[in-house]
Amino acid sequence: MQESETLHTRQAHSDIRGSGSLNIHLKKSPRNAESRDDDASLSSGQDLLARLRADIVKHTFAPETKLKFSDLTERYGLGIGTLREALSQLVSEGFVTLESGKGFRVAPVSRRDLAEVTEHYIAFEKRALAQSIAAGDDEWETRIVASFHSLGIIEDLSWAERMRRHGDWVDRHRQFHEALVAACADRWLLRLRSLMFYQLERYRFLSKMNREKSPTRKGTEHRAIMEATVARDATKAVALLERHIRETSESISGTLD
Amino acid sequence: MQESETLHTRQAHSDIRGSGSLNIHLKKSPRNAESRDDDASLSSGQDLLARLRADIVKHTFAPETKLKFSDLTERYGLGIGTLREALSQLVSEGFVTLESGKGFRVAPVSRRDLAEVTEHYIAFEKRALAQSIAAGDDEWETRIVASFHSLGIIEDLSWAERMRRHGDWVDRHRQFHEALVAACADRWLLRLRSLMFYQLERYRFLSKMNREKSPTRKGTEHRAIMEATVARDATKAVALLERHIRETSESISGTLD
DNA sequence: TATTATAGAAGTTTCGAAACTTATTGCAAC
DNA sequence: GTTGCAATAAGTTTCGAAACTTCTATAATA
Repeated sequence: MQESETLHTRQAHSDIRGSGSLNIHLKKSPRNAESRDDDASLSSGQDLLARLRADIVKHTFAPETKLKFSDLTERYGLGIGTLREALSQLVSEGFVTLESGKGFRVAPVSRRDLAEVTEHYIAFEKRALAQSIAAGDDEWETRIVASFHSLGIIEDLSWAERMRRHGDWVDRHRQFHEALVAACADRWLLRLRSLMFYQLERYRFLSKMNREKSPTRKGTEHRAIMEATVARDATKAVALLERHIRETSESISGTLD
Repeated sequence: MQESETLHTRQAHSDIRGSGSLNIHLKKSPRNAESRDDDASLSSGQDLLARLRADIVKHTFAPETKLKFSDLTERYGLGIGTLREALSQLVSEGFVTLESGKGFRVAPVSRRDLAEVTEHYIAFEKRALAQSIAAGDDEWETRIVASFHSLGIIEDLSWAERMRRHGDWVDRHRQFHEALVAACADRWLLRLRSLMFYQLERYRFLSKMNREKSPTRKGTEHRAIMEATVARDATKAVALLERHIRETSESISGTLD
């Protein structure tokens, strides 16, 4: 039923929840020489947050679904308190609603909400990308190329295969967009961007379930954005990015209501 | 020690946390005929969230302070689970950090963080105000005038009195700014604005503790913003607002580091 | 039939104790 | 002295049971 579960928890390291910055790691092994930057063994509670969010994004729980503790404790094998803690954070992030005495529900979706999220996301990502292009170093550039390639591997597959590995596509798609803006120095901008990204991701899934989008167009768009970015052509990159996001959202919007 | 606590919970209706909207007050009497539209009883946990946030904003807990459960349970008279739940939400809002195994701390402050928060807040509030001016009705206008007056009552006091009632000033200042943007239809914009507003509020307190700001200048600025707004002069109102916020932040910035 | 009252079920909220992790202290060996 | 290690203390994290609230179904009443 669930797809690529193990990957997920590790990758949800973006920083939507983090406060300070990107240090969220956990220790476990006293010192492990290699250590990328954030290698983290998160307390089971932090894991849960990522898992729950992923399950909402993936529409494992449909919008407006009641989130009963009896179900959740069984599904995740964790206690009520731990679950409440994670759900509370998702309330702040806008994925879950809480009505006193009546418990938690998955937040509703609507065409209007999608429109708002889209516009905010575009504004954030454009600025973050422009700043990133201005500040990025070689390593930043390299990671963009790498994550683009990783994403391309899946996008070049046949339709059936692509559907089968959709969970992987989602992860790599997120990584690609994160790589683009990674050199932006504005912490809050990255945080807000991340917030909106996850919101949009839920809508992206919704569209995937209804119909399949324009086939290989996306791959081409991603390539164009990547190329303009590593060429440091901020104006072009930003324009391409905006069109990319807006068109995707508009096609999703048609499937709503 | 705490000032105007009862007011607080009622006024924290902005919508930083909530999904739904603006319902937050307390219940007690079984049914009270009046009932505006959304009268909702908040579970003690929701209260706690507002109280904790207020205490962080007010620097009752200084930045980087460790938030020990032994202290908190005593101070608020609530169980550990309930506290964790509220703290988790504050992590999402950026007021608190969580390091696995080492517990919660009040998020740090810095000149750079202030600069980021300020710019984002300005961008949000400007757009929200412009939209609000375009869409606001008579009732909206009236509430602005009312909340300006309420705020002015405190701003016109002597220095000593103003300091004594600073807690009230904070509440009314928030209400005034909320009234300005109340007619904006973009839910997410209001939410993001609210997020940044509370962040800035913490810095405002910090400045209050160090030195007293320019005396009556603020009152004049608020009046000018109010007048331009009710005159539906969006361009002017937005420009005044921007200057008002930026100057305040800049003066605070000087007291940091 | 429609309405209200009541009992029971279902579900949520809160709490504190048990398990676990991190920090501190004391003590010995070098 | 200081380094290493163990023992203890302090603190965090997790869990499930008890208290409480909301919902549902049934019965009583007009």
